[in-house]
Amino acid sequence: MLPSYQHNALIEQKDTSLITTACGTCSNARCLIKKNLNSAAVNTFTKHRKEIRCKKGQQFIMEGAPVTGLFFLLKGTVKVLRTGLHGKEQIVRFAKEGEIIGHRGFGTEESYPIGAIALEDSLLCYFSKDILQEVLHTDPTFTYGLMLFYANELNKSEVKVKSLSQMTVRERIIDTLLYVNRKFGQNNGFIALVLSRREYADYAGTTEEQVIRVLSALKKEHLITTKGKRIGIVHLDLLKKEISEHNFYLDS
Amino acid sequence: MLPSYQHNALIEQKDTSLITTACGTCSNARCLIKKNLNSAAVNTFTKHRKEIRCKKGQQFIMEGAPVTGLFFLLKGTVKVLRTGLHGKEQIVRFAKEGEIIGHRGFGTEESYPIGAIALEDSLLCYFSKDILQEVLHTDPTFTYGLMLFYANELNKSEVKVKSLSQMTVRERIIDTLLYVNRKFGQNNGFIALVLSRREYADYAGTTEEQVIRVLSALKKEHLITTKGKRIGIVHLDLLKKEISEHNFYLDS
DNA sequence: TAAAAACTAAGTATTACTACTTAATGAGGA
DNA sequence: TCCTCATTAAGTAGTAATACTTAGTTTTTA
Repeated sequence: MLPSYQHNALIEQKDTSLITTACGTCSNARCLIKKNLNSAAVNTFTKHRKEIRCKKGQQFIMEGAPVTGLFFLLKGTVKVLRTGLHGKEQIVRFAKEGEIIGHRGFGTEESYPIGAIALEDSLLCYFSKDILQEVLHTDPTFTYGLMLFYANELNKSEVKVKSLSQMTVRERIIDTLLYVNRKFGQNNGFIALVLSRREYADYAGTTEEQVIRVLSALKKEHLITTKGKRIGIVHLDLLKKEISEHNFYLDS
Repeated sequence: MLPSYQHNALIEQKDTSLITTACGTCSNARCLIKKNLNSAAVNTFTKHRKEIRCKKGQQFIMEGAPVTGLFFLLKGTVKVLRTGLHGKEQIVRFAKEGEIIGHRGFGTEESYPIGAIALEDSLLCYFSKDILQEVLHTDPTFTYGLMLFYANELNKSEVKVKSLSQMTVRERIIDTLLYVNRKFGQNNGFIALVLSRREYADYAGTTEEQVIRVLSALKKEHLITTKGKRIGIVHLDLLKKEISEHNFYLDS
């Protein structure tokens, strides 16, 4: 819970495989800041940007720690989670390049309601809450953009509420497979983002054994293939069809 | 799905029990517009406010209908829901005075992802999307306020995701009882908002029978009392204790 | 080659489904 | 205004389906 975790991450700047870029030359077209660079306020505030490197497995937002600012994921993959009863993780979402992380700390919250852990070596842009709030109070277009982002996140979350209360475990696992596949794509015939069975369970709201059992069944039905942790989708159409009745199409 | 439902509601202005008030003299301190009346842009735009009356049971937002604007609940109670598989309702939340309804239509959505039904005769303030967007693009404080509202809604929704995937049915029902009690208070020893067992089930993500069974059990344990539809909470502390491990405190 | 993760299977608990009875509510007519 | 009937909702119980727990073995990964 100590706030020094950010500094720890900041110091480790040895790895040169991740290239540092300023907002002006940043390749990340999906970034909200990049989209609003023509605004004077936004442009000024990018000067206060800090870069944070995270190694695989490193937690850069601690659940319950005071809110200091907002992160933009420049490169890498991150899982966002809440801790439940007996330490059981509820994975809220998986984030990729260009996405905002830590925005749940805004609002009335004093502390981050979520934790964030890098799933691979990642590069983050960081802006302090103070600086951000200044821009949000002066540039309505930027604020409106962030507001729309929240609105979309809210819709996604509520769709997930519905799916958790109305889908079976099998359906939720299929749904999770499709979500990860849609968002992160494939690589050599396998879903590009490699997750453990436990992580699938923590996202789908079930247990590791259930995930294993359902994946075994899907394998027997020749709908997927597996090789160790990696999962390949064979019949995307049939999997989609199985959950189509719930018309649950959640992008990103 | 026809857009004329609003006009139907608008015409029925016979009932005089609900008093019409303009934003300036409005008693609703919790309303976001009321809070921002000192802004010129907000003040001007309140002139475009329309008042809509809804009778008990009337649906004033149809799921899937094109987004036309935003509602502020001036008086009454409303349930917000999503329709799932086989017409099963998922109640997203119960809204009371001062709350915003239909905000889920903002974002990339073209149509309302939710439906809204009045649980009692209600009075709504309505603002068209066009007018609203104009203010949102000019007044950053108002936009920031709405953004914070979304941020809080997002937190609530994600807490609900966690509760659905980690709580038992009994816990979820207790949690729902506490939520409704906290939000709507008591009346003659019973929870002021009277809901059907089905509505409790649709909110808690279970079946009507399970709700009845759990309520019967709670009654036998002398934790609650019931009289017809009405439910009285006897031992608030014990009920709270039972779900305290999940540290699930969701206000409003 | 340890350690971690995947996988299997049996037993248990929980939850949903089906079918039914009983109580409460509301509308129309005397 | 009260009564009756129809309708709606509450409540009960047994069964089937689903999901979780536990305890183990095998495979994969670092």
